[in-house]
Amino acid sequence: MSVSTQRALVWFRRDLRDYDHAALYHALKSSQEVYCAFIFDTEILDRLPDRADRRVEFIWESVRELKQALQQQGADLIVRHGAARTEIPSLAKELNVAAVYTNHDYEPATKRRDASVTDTLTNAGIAFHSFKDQVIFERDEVLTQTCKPYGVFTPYKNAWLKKLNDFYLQPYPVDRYVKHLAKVTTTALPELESMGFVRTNLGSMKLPAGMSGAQRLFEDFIERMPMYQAAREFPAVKGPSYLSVHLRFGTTSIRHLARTAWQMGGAGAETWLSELIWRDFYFQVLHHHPHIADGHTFKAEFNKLPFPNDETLFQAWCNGRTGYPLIDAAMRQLNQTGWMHNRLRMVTASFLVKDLLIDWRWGERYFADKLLDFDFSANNGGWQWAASTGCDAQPWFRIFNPVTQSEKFDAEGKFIRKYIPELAACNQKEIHAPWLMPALRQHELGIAIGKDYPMPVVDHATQRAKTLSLYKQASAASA
DNA sequence: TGAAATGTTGGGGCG
DNA sequence: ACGCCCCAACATTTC
Repeated sequence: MSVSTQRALVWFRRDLRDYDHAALYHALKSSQEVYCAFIFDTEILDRLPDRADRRVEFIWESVRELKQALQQQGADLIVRHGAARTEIPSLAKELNVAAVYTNHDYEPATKRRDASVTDTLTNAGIAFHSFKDQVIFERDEVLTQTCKPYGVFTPYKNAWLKKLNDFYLQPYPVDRYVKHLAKVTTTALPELESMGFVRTNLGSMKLPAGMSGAQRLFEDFIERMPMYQAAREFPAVKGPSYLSVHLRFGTTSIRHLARTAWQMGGAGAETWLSELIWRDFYFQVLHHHPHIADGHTFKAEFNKLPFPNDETLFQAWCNGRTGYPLIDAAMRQLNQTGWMHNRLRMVTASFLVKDLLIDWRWGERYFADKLLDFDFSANNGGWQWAASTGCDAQPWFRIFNPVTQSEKFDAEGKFIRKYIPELAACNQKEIHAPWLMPALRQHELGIAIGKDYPMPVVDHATQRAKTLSLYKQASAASA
């Protein structure tokens, strides 16, 4: 096929934007006619537990915006509902393209799917090109001096920053070759309902979707960037960027975000950049240790800790009814909004594992189901960090005190009151451990602990001792 | 990207 | 004045 007639297909996945896009850029640059496609993959969607899924809705809205953006340029986004494994090869054949372009995905299950698609395409004489897009550095790009992958964050971060230069932050100039977009109109976007999903009722907590949503959030965050370091620890404060879900679905560009922070400088921007580096770090950990995707701990000695795994306690944690206000407020935030403040992810994870003595994998799964910004690498990394089973994890004897954390990070109880209205009348001393209120005081406030709000389901000091002995045994057995 | 237990120090009350 | 106790405040170690 001659260059002048060469056609290509860009397969969008977690990169739902039309600018600074590696695969789109490379396809446009080396082909004359570029088609764009997104597949609502039934191999993923059919396994989702709930037909009202915020992530599917977020993706759907973002896909709709991407389709509109391409239409404004005279092109279109082909959207299908089916198994991507077969849809992409058949679409490639229908369109008679010479190559399919996409961006790397680092999750083992997705890599297997992509390998299968590659095989099918190769057999049909169609090339498959994949690019780094969702991270700054991937796989083997940041290694120690002895060419080994880093297992500890701080030295990784130092090496990452040392390697960073303008080249890695450059946007892909999609505009330059935009005339190579295929001028077509395709079928309408399938409705959510036709794919078996129903709209969720996100109400006022709804995060704006799509490229425009990401842009609005980032513009707002840039103003707050200087305060990020101080503000990010407190769940009642508007400190975070709220961009995690947009990074997850690529409705913003990591290069754009990192470049802005890098150029801005200052303590706030540096701290935030560090969070972006954590993201690269965990992608890289998964690449070098794919066995963690099979439920294995990074540290082998803790792979089979004998957790009692009490189902009732697990339900109390899931439903925000443990009797520890900060834990419950955090879990209710997750359940109601699909997002949880990062500090609270650490605190609730520590509580599940080290106060309730439940396998961290149960919590990992629950977060995977509930978090709008769920990403396997970061979620697994975070859980193994909290459970002390991961690389660069906290030491196993480090256990958060749910009351102390509450007093430190929600001193006024503002966040707790937002999600636990039944405790709203408590003063800021009482609200962190309301079961300590004398009966008379409870009566005065009209709150009966144990009735209107649960008594603590466990005693922290007791559970802490149990956890220490559990880990101590496993630790000693391996020594 | 802790918390709890234990150790040390120093000021004040008191006999 | 002095020793003693108490305990807060801080430091260290232990988990």
